Amino acid sequence: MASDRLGYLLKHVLARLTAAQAEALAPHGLNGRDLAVLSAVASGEPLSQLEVAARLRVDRTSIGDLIDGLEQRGLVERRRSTEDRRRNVVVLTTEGERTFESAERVRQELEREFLAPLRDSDRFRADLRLLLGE
Amino acid sequence: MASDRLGYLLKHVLARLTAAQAEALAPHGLNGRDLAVLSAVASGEPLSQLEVAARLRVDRTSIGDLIDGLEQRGLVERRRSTEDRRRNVVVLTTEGERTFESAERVRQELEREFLAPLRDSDRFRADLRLLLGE
DNA sequence: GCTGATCATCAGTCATCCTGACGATCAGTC
DNA sequence: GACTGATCGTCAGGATGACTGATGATCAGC
Repeated sequence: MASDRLGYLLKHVLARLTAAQAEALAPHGLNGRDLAVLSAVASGEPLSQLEVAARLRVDRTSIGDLIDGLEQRGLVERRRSTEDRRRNVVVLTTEGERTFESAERVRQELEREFLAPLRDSDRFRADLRLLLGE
Repeated sequence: MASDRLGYLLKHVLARLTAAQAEALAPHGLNGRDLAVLSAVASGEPLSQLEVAARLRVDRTSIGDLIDGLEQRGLVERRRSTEDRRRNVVVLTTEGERTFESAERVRQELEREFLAPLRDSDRFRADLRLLLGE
């Protein structure tokens, strides 16, 4: 029922997911955005703030606030890059690594459950990626 | 590339759609939300503000502002219900009807184009509805 | 007529996103 | 070596959307 408008559907599916994620990640003191930042920082070589922002397609000013929060909770550290002293290299603390790994498992399980009503959840994901032009 | 997080994908697909809709509907002086309200009002029997809000799953206070905007542009009218004088019945003006019908065609064409990269866009829509539990 | 519920509205909060400006720093050029 | 333009991180501020709580008007049931 309700509406078959694409915007309506996407918006409320996203809202559902966001709420479910917030609840599932609350014990870790994170939300979905925080976890996304941790994930970007955790994956491989050290990144500057701008690089993190680019990976997550987040605004350059927003990423600063996000990292602020994570730094205050002791999950990441900013380090001035020695090669280019304009850049803040963001790295996980050991506490951040632990939190990330456990929260990441929660996220994966939650997404699996969230997509459970679908016959082919991989295809759904692939569709979303197609719509992003990736 | 980028991220395969569900939240990321949904959020940015929605952002793309919202931007495309805003651009396509700009000549009509509407955005996607306005059009959704017009659509709810246009479909059948007269609705109170709360009923419109419920259909669109929009907050009760937000719908008031939305209708304010549409009323100022002369697209809808509030009428105090005669049966229940607490309720504001919202109806389209003739101008509103014209705008709605033409904007609605734009939206449908835009959604068709937007989903064109997919092999089976109906299935994608159905998936979204499934995830909303409808 | 009284009580509790409902509708619309208002004020205010909160989170997200974005713009524009700034100082610090870098790279390239003369 | 000094100058120019670009880049990185930061800050202040604005715009938007979502929500809470309170209020007045109105209704329904007793």
